[in-house]
Amino acid sequence: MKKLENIMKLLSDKTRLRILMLLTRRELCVCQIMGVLGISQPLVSRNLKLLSDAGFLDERKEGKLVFYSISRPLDDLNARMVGLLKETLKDDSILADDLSSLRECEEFQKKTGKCDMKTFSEYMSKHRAKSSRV
Amino acid sequence: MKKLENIMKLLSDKTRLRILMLLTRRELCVCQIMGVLGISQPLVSRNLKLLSDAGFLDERKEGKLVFYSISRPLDDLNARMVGLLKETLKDDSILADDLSSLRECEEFQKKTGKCDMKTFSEYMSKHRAKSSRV
DNA sequence: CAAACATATAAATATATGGTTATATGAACA
DNA sequence: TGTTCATATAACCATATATTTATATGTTTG
Repeated sequence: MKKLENIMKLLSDKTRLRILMLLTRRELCVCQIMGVLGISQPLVSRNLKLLSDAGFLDERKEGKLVFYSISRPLDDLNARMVGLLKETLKDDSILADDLSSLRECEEFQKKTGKCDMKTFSEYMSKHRAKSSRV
Repeated sequence: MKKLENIMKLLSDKTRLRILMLLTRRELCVCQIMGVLGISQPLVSRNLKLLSDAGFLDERKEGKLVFYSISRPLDDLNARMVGLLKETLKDDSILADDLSSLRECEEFQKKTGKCDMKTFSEYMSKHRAKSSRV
């Protein structure tokens, strides 16, 4: 019972939902997530830790960067939850904007080859999809 | 997105989960729920209202009593959530105790014909299954 | 080794939430 | 009509949580 309560609480937060849904597309490092979602680095790290502690995420270090991805395999309950969330949010406008920001981010990286917090955040703050800025 | 957040938050509370799961068995009035779960009347009422506002419950008045039941039909998302919760909690010990308390409650009613807060609460406080008292 | 950078953690604050106690509403019934 | 009882709401308090700002850790590279 307590476990279920905790999972529901974990997934009742907008920031964590956005991060989790973003990661269902592909693995991302912290600086990419903060750039795409337009939120502070400590906030990203903290929520990644919470999701990770609950068994939703794996991490992989590559130099200074830490890449997070959805755990594979997810345990049964977590997998169901992710499925439900994905299905429920498939037409969500915030998520659509996040994904379009993600595409923008990928373009930028491809062109510049860069993946650093400062230039990335600055670039994305100008090019991020509208409703994500709320 | 906001709607999903709210549902997850709603269902991240032990009291509400217990009430909701109890009501999947049969409709119950407020005094029965407080007797079975061993929690205060205002707490029951408040959480019933929250569940009701989120579209999970229907209510029906019968004299002084108000009976609550799972809405039929539930909307798509809510139905999925209830299904997931039921499945996830099918072996939960707290829920098992609640159900055994519910049976006890039914016995008591059948014998006495009574359904009033005072005698019911008193009786149940002695006969309630162990772990529900935590 | 030191400077720069990515990420993590700590401290602090503001807000939200669960539960209790007290009170209001509204129906039954004397 | 006034009392009793079931339920609802309000006021209150204690705790938990999201986010920000400041700081620590640890890796790369000069």
